[in-house]
Amino acid sequence: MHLIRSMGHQCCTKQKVKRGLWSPEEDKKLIRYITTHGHGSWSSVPKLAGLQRCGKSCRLRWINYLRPDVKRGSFTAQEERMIIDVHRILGNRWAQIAKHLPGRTDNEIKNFWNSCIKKKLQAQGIDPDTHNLNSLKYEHNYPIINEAEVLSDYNITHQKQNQVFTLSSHADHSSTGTNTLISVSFPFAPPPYVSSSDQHSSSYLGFSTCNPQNPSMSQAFLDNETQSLTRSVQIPISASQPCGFGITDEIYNMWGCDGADFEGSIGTARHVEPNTMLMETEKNNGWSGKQIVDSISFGSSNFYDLDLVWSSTMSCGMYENENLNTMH
DNA sequence: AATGGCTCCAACCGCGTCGAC
DNA sequence: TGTCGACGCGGTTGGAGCCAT
Repeated sequence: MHLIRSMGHQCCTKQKVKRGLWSPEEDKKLIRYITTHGHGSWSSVPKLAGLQRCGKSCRLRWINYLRPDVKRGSFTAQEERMIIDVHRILGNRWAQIAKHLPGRTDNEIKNFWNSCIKKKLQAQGIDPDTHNLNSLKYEHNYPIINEAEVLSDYNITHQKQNQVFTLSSHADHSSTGTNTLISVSFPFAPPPYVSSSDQHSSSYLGFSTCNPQNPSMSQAFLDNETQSLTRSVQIPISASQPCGFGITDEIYNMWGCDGADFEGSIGTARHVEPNTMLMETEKNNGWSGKQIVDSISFGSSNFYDLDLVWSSTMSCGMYENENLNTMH
């Protein structure tokens, strides 16, 4: 039944290899060998395990099927939601997506996407590649806080890839010491697996300020009608206490941004160590400085969801003193 | 019961990346 | 610096199984 060919992968051109479905006997041989010796170099596994397969085939069989921690069975609704959310950000990077679903393989997720999720999204009028609605009504429903310039900027840029989010700041450099309102607005609802308390926490959205000790000044609003989320925080501007907001290093890396992208912003934050951020603010206007602040717990279950809330279709811009400075 | 179309998913293929030399 | 082999990833294929006719 199985074909035996003398051609195939580079790693097995010197031997006759079996292709096609694996028999239970072959599975047993591979399991026995790897559980005893580990896989080591995959190219040497077939010979040492007594299999007429190429190393590549052995690796694939182990990773996608025989590995003891592989999760079998149907995807749950939560897993499905997770896949959609991560795919919105990462696109067809199945291996990266699989890291968010313990026990699931990239191949399994890819198959599930192509056979099931893709069709569901299309049935809902959503382009599975871009996650945009096929109609343009989305553009008119944009729930940004205010200011025509920002809305205009958003409308121009929100379709661009590699943009992260929209920020607006009512910073007034001439009045240091007064409170500054920073808002982050997301034109979609938080994922269902983010608890309502997390939505209001200072760490949610990967958004940090230098004034986290005053959470009472921080608020989040979920507009049920537009399904948008706005998070606001008031922080003092002063020369002695740098103010700012930030996005995490992970987000920087994910979108290929660096600090230069945020020139003109009132501040940025970088993840420098686990659980810390380095806040960096402009070196002018009397409030420049750097400060290590407590931040988000990378890797914790709460923060695990962070990168899922960013949308690839949102713009990344802010303005100060009514002067629009975009960050892209 | 036979058959043809369709779906799903395990496995394959080609390519890019990385490290060793 | 260039070459080679191993590995990992994403796209694609092909066959088993299901369903309608």
